[in-house]
Amino acid sequence: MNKPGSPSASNFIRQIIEADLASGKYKQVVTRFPPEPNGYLHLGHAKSILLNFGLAGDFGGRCNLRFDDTNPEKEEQEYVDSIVDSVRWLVGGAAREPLHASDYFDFMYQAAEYLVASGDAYVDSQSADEMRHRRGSFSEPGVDSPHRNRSPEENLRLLHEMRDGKHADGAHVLRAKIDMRSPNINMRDPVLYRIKRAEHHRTGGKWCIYPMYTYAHPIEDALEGVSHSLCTLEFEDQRPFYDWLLERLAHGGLLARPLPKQIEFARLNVTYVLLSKRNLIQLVNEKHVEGWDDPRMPTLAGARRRGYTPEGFKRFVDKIGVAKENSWIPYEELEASMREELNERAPRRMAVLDPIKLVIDNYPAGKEEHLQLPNHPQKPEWGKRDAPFSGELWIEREDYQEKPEKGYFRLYPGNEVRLRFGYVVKCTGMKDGVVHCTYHPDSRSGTPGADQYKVKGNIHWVSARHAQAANVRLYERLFKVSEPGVEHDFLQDLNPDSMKVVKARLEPSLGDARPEQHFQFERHGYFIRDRDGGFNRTVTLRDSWK
RNA sequence: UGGGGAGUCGCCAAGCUGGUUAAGGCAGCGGAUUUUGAUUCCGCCAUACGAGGGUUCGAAUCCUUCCUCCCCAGCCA
Repeated sequence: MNKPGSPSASNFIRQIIEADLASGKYKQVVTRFPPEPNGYLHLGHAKSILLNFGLAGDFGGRCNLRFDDTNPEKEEQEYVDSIVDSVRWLVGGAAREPLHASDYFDFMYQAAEYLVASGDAYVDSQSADEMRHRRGSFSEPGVDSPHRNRSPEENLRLLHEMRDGKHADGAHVLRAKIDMRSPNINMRDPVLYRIKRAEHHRTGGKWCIYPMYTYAHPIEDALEGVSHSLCTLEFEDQRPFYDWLLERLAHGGLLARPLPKQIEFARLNVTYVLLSKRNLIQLVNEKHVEGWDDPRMPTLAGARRRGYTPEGFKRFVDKIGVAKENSWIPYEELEASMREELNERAPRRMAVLDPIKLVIDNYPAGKEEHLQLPNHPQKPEWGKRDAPFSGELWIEREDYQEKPEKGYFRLYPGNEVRLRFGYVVKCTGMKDGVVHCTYHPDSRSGTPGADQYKVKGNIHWVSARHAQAANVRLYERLFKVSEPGVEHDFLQDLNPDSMKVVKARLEPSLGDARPEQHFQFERHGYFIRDRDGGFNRTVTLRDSWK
């Protein structure tokens, strides 16, 4: 509860909740994550999801995953399914059955009739253009619609006709009757319902009028017993209407108190990451990537295949905190969070990505040994695995230098280095593309006397005869753009070599790896086994020798 | 331009019911341990809180003027 810079630490939302609980305003904390199913969830959503579910969990409440499906033209079932997947992946058991705003359409319509009857709403028949003109501007107050004073009876009749499909799309809208001269433009009689003949992915053709977000959202929250409705900063101006609506409906007995409270916080911005839906769709449609879950995509589905973990995201979100300041978090911060988490959970394995052969000239021909290597040097309880060793090994090409540069302490003629967890070898040079060396038979790790050999270099290896080959994908950030927040010409900024596939040599024990299992391939970083059997790199190790 | 928000160390972010030397994290720097040049560990890292006035014994915290940035004029969410 006191981790610095985290939602668990002091933040303004938590303080509001604590105060509300203490004052008895709410007896239970209920939050919600309300995406519109019009696209895939991406990195930016992680903060909101984890915040909403996290807060609810911390206070013993619940968080609803609710689809804000009030605009059928943009929404699809495919997106619903994918969003459910991603949320479940991220929050696990905390995710219950998803809810849908469309399930409340009947209630919303009844509430609309109530507002018409009470004189708080009216049917306007101006064109969109006329409405815009009469709305005024930042400096000019708005002007009342000529239809603003229709009688409740006429409004009710018109509303019924709208619902019954007697009018063309755009012919009328239902508006709240508030104040056309309000300094807050959102209070200048906002539209509540519009006529829109569109097939809804859940209600089909039942409705030809659909509620606006502005009108629907507060009702959804109230109906679900939400206590704290967290949203991003751009909705701050909407809060007065949120309260206006709820207060009226509660007064009419349609909604129960306590009413939900809207609280705004700053959305997550990650530097150089492309999150524009339009551009992401372009990447997919133009086949620059395999699909929405391509590991290079900034979607949650992509992050998952990339090997990012829910726990890593939690760390990240905890680190960045919650406030109202527009901020840009360096992408490296996200990677660092993943690295921290993976460092603790990923077993170590050896792999050679860019192989070059190393022959131990004095190693008995045909001999082979089986070394027991720790799965994690700092966690002996994780046990050991078997690694075959022989006189012909694969080592990393960069682990040998004919003429060592300053500070290089791996293989070069005359130098000694330890084959990790194996023997100390002395390099004798390279012949025909093969590095040669001799070994000290009494230097094997773990044997008495092995300590007498003091070497600075320590390289990893894989027995050539036993190694398995597998595709290992090394990704760049395809979605990296030239400047934070700049998305135009984004294709030019993308790296065409964003994915490099190498035929790596892996130690045999990796053959048993299951999909989605994580490993650290020593200095190459952290990898996740992909569904096709290959491995995807998630993040590299922090390497300070470069 | 009217309204709504925000400005604390390179990046985040506590503190803002005024009172010892302005939390913490990330990054950075220095050092120790280390069979991953990783990890871990220790130390350093804002006389300064957008700027100027003012109130006060005392202000990042109160008042005031100003500056900068973000959001709002969809029958999108």
